[in-house]
Amino acid sequence: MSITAIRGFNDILPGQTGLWRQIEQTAWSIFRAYGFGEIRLPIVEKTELFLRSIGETTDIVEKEMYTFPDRHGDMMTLRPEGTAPAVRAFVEHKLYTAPVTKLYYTGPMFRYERPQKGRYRQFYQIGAEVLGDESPRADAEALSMLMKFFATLKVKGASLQINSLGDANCRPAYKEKLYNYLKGKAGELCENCLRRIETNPLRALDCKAADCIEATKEAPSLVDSLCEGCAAHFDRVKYFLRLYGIDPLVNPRMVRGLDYYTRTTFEITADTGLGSQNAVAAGGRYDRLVEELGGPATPCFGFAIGMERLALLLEGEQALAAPLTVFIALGDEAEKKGVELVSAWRGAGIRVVEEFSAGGLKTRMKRADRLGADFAVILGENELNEGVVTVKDMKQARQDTVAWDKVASIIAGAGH
RNA sequence: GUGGACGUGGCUCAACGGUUAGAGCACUGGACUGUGACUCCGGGGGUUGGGGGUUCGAAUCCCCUCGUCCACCCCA
Repeated sequence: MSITAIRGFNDILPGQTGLWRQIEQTAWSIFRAYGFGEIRLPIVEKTELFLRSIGETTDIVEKEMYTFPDRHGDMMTLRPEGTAPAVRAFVEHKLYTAPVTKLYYTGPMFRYERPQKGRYRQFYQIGAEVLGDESPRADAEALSMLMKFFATLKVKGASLQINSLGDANCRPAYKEKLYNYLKGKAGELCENCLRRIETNPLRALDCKAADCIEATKEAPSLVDSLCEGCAAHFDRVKYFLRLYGIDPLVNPRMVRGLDYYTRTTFEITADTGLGSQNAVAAGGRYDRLVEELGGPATPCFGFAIGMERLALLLEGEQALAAPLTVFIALGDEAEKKGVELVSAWRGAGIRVVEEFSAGGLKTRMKRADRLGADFAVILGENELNEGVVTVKDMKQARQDTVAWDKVASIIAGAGH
């Protein structure tokens, strides 16, 4: 067996990268229009960063990180997500001297999980973070930007759910309430949730086991237990979302898997095409993280989009590539002239590949077809003598004799 | 980490434990020496994922291993 890529690590082939590029460019141009600037972050960080930000008892940290000692024995981790590195950079470079900082980034993340449709060990995210804005309006604006991004790409069947997790004021009290409730229901919960009672009782709320759903039906609701400040914030988020034309669906049971979230959290799921890994974007507010990582108190809101999942939703909807022209020269003299002509046409912006193979015109036309040519441009002795080429429209099965200097404009104007 | 399905030419798939593992598509040569997509005829291409076992005989049955997919867990 020859060497293959590592399990869960994929090559993105040319047939795919067009769509990827289209997605990234759409994100970049929209995010820029909202005042975001790009940040490029390292792929490896000190393990400590993720332990402190994501939380030591989360699944990501407990069992999904690629962690290893470097040659000096320092512990390093392949980043499992982008927010922590972004915040680390924000603090390290004192970007907080600006009134508000808006960052976006793209790149690979790594989690050691069993691969599945839409889930890989190296996966790509487009992330965005608003650092230094406490206003519920920031939440709503970032969400509306995200919805606009999905709409621009014509993503179908994506729905937004939001929730509020409260803050240091109200969450501990709620947790306590929930803890006591769950203790009373212990007999009816699944094994996992029994463990969660102690580690992270909130997680029991979004357990999919039928018994647990039943057992937590009457559980105290998070949304109803928010303190005044959080409740007001949440109300304003919903208010502003409506101003942006978004009718948010509140899901009081949605819990996120990272410890740093406070107040608003959300998830965008696709109802078809992704199987069970159907969250295509998610995020929320993290008002304490910057402080926890050594910066000044800085309320933030951010999200990440899953590239592979989005690409799965968009497959087949790819924008058409620019038309491809295949150039076929017949004979030595034509070949010589062809070097000059092809170069000029490329300079004029059309995509041209030369078909160098030996063999009759028939064979070479066949190859042109197989290459996916929209046009075949033929230069033989007859054409050479008259200063023209034969331009064949492969899709329409029509051809014309065209002067050398008119080729580029005719092909560019055909607009396939 | 758990459970299930599946690994056969480049691709999609056939082949009851029994000749030399086949077909379609793709590739290649020709019919057709300046016109692809249609047609006809020929050609190349396989350690049946890998290793072990059972058997006179294994793609087929058993074990191990690797991989893919799906689901759980969890997440983007």
